[in-house]
Parts: sequence; C-alpha cells; structure tokens
Amino acid sequence: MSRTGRSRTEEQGGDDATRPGVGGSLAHRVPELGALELLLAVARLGSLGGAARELGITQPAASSRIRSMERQLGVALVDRSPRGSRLTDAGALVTDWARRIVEAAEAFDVGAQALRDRRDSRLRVAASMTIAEYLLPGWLLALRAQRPDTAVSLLAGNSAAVAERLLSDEADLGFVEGLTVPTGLDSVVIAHDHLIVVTAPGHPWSRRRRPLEATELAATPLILREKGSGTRQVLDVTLGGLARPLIELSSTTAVKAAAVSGAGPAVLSELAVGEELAMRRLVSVPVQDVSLARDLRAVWPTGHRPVGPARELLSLTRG
Amino acid sequence: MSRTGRSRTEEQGGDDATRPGVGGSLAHRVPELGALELLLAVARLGSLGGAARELGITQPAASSRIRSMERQLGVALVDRSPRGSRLTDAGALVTDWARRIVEAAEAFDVGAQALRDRRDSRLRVAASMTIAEYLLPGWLLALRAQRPDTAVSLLAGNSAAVAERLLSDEADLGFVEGLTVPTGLDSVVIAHDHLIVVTAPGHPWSRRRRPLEATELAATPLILREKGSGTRQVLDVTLGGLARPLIELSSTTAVKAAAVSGAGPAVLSELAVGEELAMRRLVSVPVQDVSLARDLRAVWPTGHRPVGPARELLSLTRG
DNA sequence: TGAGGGCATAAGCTGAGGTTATGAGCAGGA
DNA sequence: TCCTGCTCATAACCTCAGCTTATGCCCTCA
Repeated sequence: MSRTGRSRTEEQGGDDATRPGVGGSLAHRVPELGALELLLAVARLGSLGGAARELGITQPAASSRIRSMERQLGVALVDRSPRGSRLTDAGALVTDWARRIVEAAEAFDVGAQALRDRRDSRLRVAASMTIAEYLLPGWLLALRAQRPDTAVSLLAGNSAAVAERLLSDEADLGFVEGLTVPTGLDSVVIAHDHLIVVTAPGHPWSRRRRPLEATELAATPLILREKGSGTRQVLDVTLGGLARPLIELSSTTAVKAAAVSGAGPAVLSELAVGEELAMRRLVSVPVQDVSLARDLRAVWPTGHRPVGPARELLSLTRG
Repeated sequence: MSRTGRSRTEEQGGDDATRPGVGGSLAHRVPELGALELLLAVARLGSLGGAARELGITQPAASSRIRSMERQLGVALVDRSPRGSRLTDAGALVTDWARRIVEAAEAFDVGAQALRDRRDSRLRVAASMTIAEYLLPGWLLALRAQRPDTAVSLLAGNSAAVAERLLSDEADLGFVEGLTVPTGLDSVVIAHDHLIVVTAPGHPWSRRRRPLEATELAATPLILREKGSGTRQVLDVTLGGLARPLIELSSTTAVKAAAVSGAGPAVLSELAVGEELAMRRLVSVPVQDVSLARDLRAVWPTGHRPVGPARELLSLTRG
C-alpha cells in the first residue's frame, strides 16, 4: 500500500549462489546505517538526547528514528524513562548485531576513502588484492586511530603492479603475497597465510575424519583461481604442478560462490573464508602432509626503508 | 551548505572507546544498504537493468543510484557499455567490502526476525547471550538456506533462564555455555570456546614473547565480567577463585570497549573478540599452564530428543 | 518550588530515490 | 542493409523518510 511497484518482478531471477535470502530486499527489513549508528550511541550514552547531540541531530529526530526502527523490527529496543533510556534485553542483542554492521561499514569507509584520495595523500600504499580486501581496512582503521589526519591512497594489483608502483616512486609501501619477492624490493614477512581446502557443508569431504592426503587432493578436480594467480601458484608448486581444475575462475569471490553453491571443493586463502567458515556456509577439510602456507610481506624499494607514515603503518601490520 | 546543523555539536563527547572515527557520521560517507545490495547485484549479473529487475526497481532508478554512489565515493565503480556493465578494479574492491556489510546485515536480519516472531514460530530457541550474539545468526542463516519457511523465535538469557524455558515447554532447543549442565536437561557438546587474555596493542603484554603464567594472571588486576557470569565463573574456577578485578562490567561489549581503550588486560571469549583481533584493535596474549576452555552445549529436556526443525538446527551446529 | 534534564508530539520543509516516457549506442539475424 | 532487441542515460514528476523548530509533560534534585 505504501511502497508501489515492488510486487511485479519480485521473484524471477535466482540462478546464482550468492543470492540473498528469499523475500523483499534486506534494505527494507534492516534499518539504515544512520539508524544503527544512532542506536549504538543511545546504548553507549544512555540517553536519546545525548545520542542526538553526538550525531549532530536534534532530540526529536533521534526519538522518532529510534521509534520507527522499533516499528520496523517489531521489537522494543529501549526503555525510555524521564531520566534516561536504557536498552531492553532484545535491544542489547540487536545493538550487538548492529555493531557488526557498523564495523563493516567503518572498514568500507576507510577503504573507500583510500581509493579516492589519490593526489594529496601523505601515504601511498600498493597492495595485492587479497591483502587489500581482507587486511588493509583493518590496518587503516588502526592507523587512523593513531594518526587521524594521515590521508592514505590505495592501489590494488598483482605483485608485478605493486613492484612497478614502488620502483617508479608512485607508492611508499607495498604488500604482496606471492612465493617470491619481486626484484629490486626489500621485504619483511608480516604474517603467514594458509591455503585451506573447503567444501559446502553437504559435500562428502566435509564429514571426513581422516585428513586428505596430497595425492587425493591432486587427483580430485577442484574449483581454482586461474593459472598465474598467487593462490594457484602456491597450490601448483606444492602439488608439483598437478592441481586439476574442475573450473577456473578469475576472482576469489567467484571461487567462494561456486564452493558455497556445492559445485565442488575449492582451495582458498583462510583470510578469504573466515566469515564463511564462521557462518557454516563452508567447511574446512583437514589436509595431511602438504603445507599450503605462504608469507604475506611488506615490500619497499631496496635500501629505502619506510619512514614516516609508511613506517607507522608497517609497525601496525606486525603482531 | 546542503546539510544544516551538523557542525555545532560535532566534537564534544569523546570519553568512550567505542566511538566511531573522527569526522561526520558514517552514514554520510557509506552508501545505504539498498545501494550496496544493488552494487552486489550488478556485480553478479553484469547489468544495471538486470540488477534493477532482481531488486524490483526500474532500470533508471538503478542507474541513478549507482551513479550517485559513485559520486559519493568519488570513484568509478562500473564500466557501462551498450552491452552490459562490468566492475572497474576499484569497483571490485569496493564490492568486496560492501559484501561484508551486507553479510552482517543478513545476520542482523535473521536475528531480528527471530526476536520478533514469538507466536507462530515452528522452532523456539533459547540461548545464552554469547551464543545468541555470535553464533546463532550464522546458524539461522544456514537453516534458512535449507528450510526457508521455518519461522524461528529466539529468547536470550542466562543458563537458568534457558533451562526454565525448556522445562516449561516454552522453547524447543536451548544453547548454554556454562561449566555445568542445568538439571533436568540432556545435552551435547557442539563446540569448544576458549577464554583468551587480550590487551590493547600498546600494552606491555602485547609484546610479550614468553607466555603468561597462571600466577601472573592471578596477580594482575583485570577487566572482567561481573561475578556470576559464565565467563567470570570459568576464570575464577581455573585460577582457584583468585581473579582480581580492575573493574567489573556487566556486558561483554563493555569489557571489550574498556580493553580496546587501553584500560588494561581483559579476559574474554575468543568468539567475542574475533573481529577485534582481525582489526588489530586488540591483541591476544598467550597464556601458559591454564586451559581456559569451556564447552558450548545444545540442551533439551531430559528424554525429549529434538525432532523436526530443532533437530535440523542442532545438526547445523556441529562441524 | 522552581530549574533542568529527559522524552513526546505537532507542523512544516527538503531531498533521496522512486516512477513513466523517451532517446541513443551497439549487436545480430532477416 | 536495416530492423529488433538488448544495453544505458536523461528528463520531469511524485512521494515519503527524516530533518527542523516549537512546545508540553514528567521526573529529580537543590
């Protein structure tokens, strides 16, 4: 009655694994980011008006927005009283879930800002896709906490592109994940990444007790990244060039989607599948004998040790 | 010039650890959920019009929304052509970050729906806070993937409350995390949780190489949950009732916030701090000798093995 | 008993995002 | 060669969520 034009083409697609749950789109059932932020502020400050002040809106606006969120969710979130507001039990739970969304949004924000800043940035970073995707936002958030006014720019590409940027002085610090360090660069290992074998929960391998052996892995067609990618490279070397592709896909995301949909077992960085494992969309299959490890490295032009903001960021990446 | 009334009270609070980054609120820099969903659909389908159809909006609406998102972020996200649209490199990165937000929103959605559904639900779950917060949304998503039409209701509380619900037949399946199983209930261990010691990255302990010993831990004032909470209980038992509180707080969230702000070391479930560790807001401190493990259990009234949807959910929780 | 903080309600404005209608670029078959 | 059909873009219009200001009630505390 209020929303027009939504029913017509509602359920007609549906041939893909990454599709959201059935029914109307999420955005109609999940409050907007602004509302979630407001809820977090209310939880923290114990007052609608206080939260409103912090976000730079008026108290009635906050009041109304919280109320409409409660209506939308069908749950009372805060107990109002003449001397403040406290979360209800359900509200506390909702707030914790909301915090996850907001944290993901913060990572998005800091990443997106780095993609944009280009010119006037004091710190120019070049990173491989996997690192840019999964680790860099966290580092940038930490950096922002320490040095709020450091403008960062980010360029994502493969190892060769990272090396090129560094050597042509278009970047101050790089991150790569290959097995080898491009020539002309010094490096330090900042973390270790493991490739793991994953399947959808239904797959026979997901119920294995005995670890897979290398020969089994080599004998089974797998969902893989294309030849030449860092991930594929490690696997090929480890298995002696024997990895058999079931399909080859050109992005980590596509591989994940195929694996989740049950197309077969896939080999992926544990960085890439942390979320999926926690959510049980994928299951990790133990592997014997072969160590599918690779180093993540920070790199810079030989001799030019990072200084200033680059040095600061580097120190954040090691734990 | 467009937004009024934002500058006045902008920076005046600021005594809390959970505060978002400096500057205007996130919601003004991060696209709304609807826009992110649209972007994911475009990435998946390779067409603005196709994505529009899937979301039940018109093609011009999708076109305009993507464009305004590009303006907001200051980055070109998709390459339009007369025969479809593909993500740019930056767009691929942004899309991956966006996916995290949307996934968090899906977890929020399924959780919030469970909080609401109360009456007509076919599966009534009672769970401890930690489990409800961190694990249940994932399980419910998985359940929805298998049985899309199972309406679930959720009640969160401590072990005693879970037991009470089950015994009075107000819940079909429960989840608890204490050291003991409430009387009158059968149980099965579904996972193991470890308490870990964490500090802010600056803290001396964050640079320790030698693991902490139990005596050190017992001798140091810690940020803790209140006496009686499941977490505190485990710690007190493990250390022989010796844990010294620096402060006692009544929610996991508050403890995390205090630890992140550098107030001191805290002891928390690894479930609760996964995100913080990944983001480097907290650092885990290795501990020697003491095993701070506890079991997570599914519970049900003695003799009444779960059947139907409850059985289905139970089977999803074991890996 | 007033002063002050907290929340709610009412009435009005603005803009983001939706709609329909239309046009232009490119591919592939008659 | 020229339609037909897919793509995306532009224009003009409409609606509603969410903001504002102005006001009132409730409670506590000095």
